[in-house]
Amino acid sequence: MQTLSTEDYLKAIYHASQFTSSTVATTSIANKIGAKPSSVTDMFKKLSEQKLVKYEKYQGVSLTNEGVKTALRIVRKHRLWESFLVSHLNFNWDEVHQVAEQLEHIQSEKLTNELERFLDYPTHDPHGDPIPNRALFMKSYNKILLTELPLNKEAVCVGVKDNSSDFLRYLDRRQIGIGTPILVLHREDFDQSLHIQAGNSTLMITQKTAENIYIKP
Amino acid sequence: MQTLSTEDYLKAIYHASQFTSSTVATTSIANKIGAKPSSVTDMFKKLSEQKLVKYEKYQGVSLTNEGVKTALRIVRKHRLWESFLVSHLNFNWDEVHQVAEQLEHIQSEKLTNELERFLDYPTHDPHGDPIPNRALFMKSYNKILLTELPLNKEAVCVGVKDNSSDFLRYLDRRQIGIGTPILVLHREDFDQSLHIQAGNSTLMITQKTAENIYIKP
DNA sequence: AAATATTTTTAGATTAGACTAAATACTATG
DNA sequence: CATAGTATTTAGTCTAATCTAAAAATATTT
Repeated sequence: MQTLSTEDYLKAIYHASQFTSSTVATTSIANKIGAKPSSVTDMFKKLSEQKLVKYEKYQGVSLTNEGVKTALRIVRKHRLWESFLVSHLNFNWDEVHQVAEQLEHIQSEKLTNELERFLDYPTHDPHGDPIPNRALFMKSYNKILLTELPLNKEAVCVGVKDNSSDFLRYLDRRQIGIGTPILVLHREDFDQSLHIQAGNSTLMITQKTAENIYIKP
Repeated sequence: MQTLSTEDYLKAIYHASQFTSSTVATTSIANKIGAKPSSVTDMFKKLSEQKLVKYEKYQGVSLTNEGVKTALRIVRKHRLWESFLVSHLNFNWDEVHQVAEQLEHIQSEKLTNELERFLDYPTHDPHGDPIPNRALFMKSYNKILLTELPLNKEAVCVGVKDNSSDFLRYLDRRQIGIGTPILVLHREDFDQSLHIQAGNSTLMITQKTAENIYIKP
């Protein structure tokens, strides 16, 4: 049986894999999990014995097929729960992560599948991230960062890269959310800040903000 | 912070306390939890240090006020989740226990309170057990066992004592559930078996069955 | 009330997951 | 390409929760 901890590691490795084509480094997982590198090494060995990761000393890890499946099962639960919290329990999108971190470990296939049905088979969570279906398949938009959007081209916000409460609440204050139409009116060459139209209001956002917003043209 | 395990012990002690006015014995908790008595002794000491139980060597334990509160918080979550599983996720009343055992450990006051609101402040779970409200107060019916019901007195099933899947599915087959009207037509002196009217059908039930059904006259 | 049976506790060991400190292997620079 | 710097692993501890086996206390029976 999976312990809570092995699940956390698998999920961390899965997410870290998204950003690199090669193997995932010990330290990068240590930082994500909030553990020391030596603890991570221990866990890599253990996951390797369980054939959930491929691990060679000093060479980092990569998930096996079985490891990917296990990670996706957790991601599926995490995102379904986040959706539930927002759609039915009055949670804001910046409050759901910590609770979903707990709920994602609940073991019951029936629960997961019934929750999915109850939510009417959502394809994306409150942050715009895709939800794996029962077969663990998910389709993501071909989204791009707001920094890539040409001037005066219509687009819609479909996700965020930074999921921190601070950033999400900042977007709330700016009235930017999933589904908000966005148009870049002007790009300032000096500091790459953007003058945009978001919904009905026009406002200025920094480059740092823009590179954490996903849009679909 | 409470570990998963201390919560399980507190809940077990709470439930065991319901059936006795004196202290709860080491072995009785060992049996409930599925642990050896020596492990239980260790945990009693630990809970005692945390002032959640009163413990004297060889004298068993009793919950302190703080211990009762902690236990009730868990019971509250357990019963709310059971209600949710049955009312919205198509779980049958015999399937909910195992999943609720996991869900009851999720830590988030907001989650619990919003779930309660979403369910419209239920007072009883699918087995007829009372759900503590936000202030941890609960009101139980003055229910009695079906064995106590006089002949030809109208009553309604309001709960079950045995929560096992086997018993609950047996009741399903007999079409007895919470809310079912019940009338005792005849009590067999020989083996105390009952001839009853349950809803529209008349049927025979054993004494063992009758002493696991709570009714309200 | 003594002897026996049962319950409970103690002592010492085990496991999973984490840690620190030291050793070893990679990587990048001069 | 040697060496300094960084990343990773190893070795040895620690803690929480469990266990077994043996000892001690309580309860029951004769």
